[in-house]
Amino acid sequence: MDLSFLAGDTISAAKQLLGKYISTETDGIVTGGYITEVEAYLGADDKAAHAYQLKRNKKNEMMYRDYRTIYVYTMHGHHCMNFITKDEHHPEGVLIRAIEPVTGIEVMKARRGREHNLTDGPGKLTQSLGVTRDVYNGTRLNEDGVSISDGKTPIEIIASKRIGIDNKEEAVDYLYRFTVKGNPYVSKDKVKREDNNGWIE
DNA sequence: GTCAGGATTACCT
DNA sequence: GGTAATCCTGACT
Repeated sequence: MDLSFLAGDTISAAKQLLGKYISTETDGIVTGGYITEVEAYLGADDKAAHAYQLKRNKKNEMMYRDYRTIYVYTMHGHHCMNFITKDEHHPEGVLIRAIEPVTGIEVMKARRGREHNLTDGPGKLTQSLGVTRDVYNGTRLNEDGVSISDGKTPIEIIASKRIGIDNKEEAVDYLYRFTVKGNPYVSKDKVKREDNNGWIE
């Protein structure tokens, strides 16, 4: 599919990613699902972003690539996956925080070592999809192991505060987290599940 | 070599 | 909702 929407405004790119079908092929096994939760990170002026004030180091180097680049970082022993937007002068990206599992659910259960909560958090979905930093950091969407394509369309998108950035001053209050209203496969919130998980039709 | 710092998770009350 | 577990990365007060 056409990924040029990732080259534009990061906030609207984040919203447009909701509902897209994401899949990975790890060790020859395909797993995938529909994106239900994302967060935007805006670089230079965003205190919560790894690239705040254009800070640049080995860890966040991939944010200074052009759109379609995948940025994977590790923390607390978990991996988190971002899609980079814009270009090398604007280190912005979208953190994929949760998906609705569709393909390879049995494999996800095996990788997670549990039956439920397979993909409702940034560290959980990378584990289910087999995404690790050593293999996926710096790879490119629809060229390497990670693919996205058209999937579902949300009936309504909810904007809320980002998770896990409690010490980032005013950036704490930015409404840069976007979820599909009524979809149960999101982190933190205990949402009221709606018909068809909040997707159109 | 050492050490502090996380865009987390899971399990407790 | 609170907190312990966990653990890799990167910089070096």
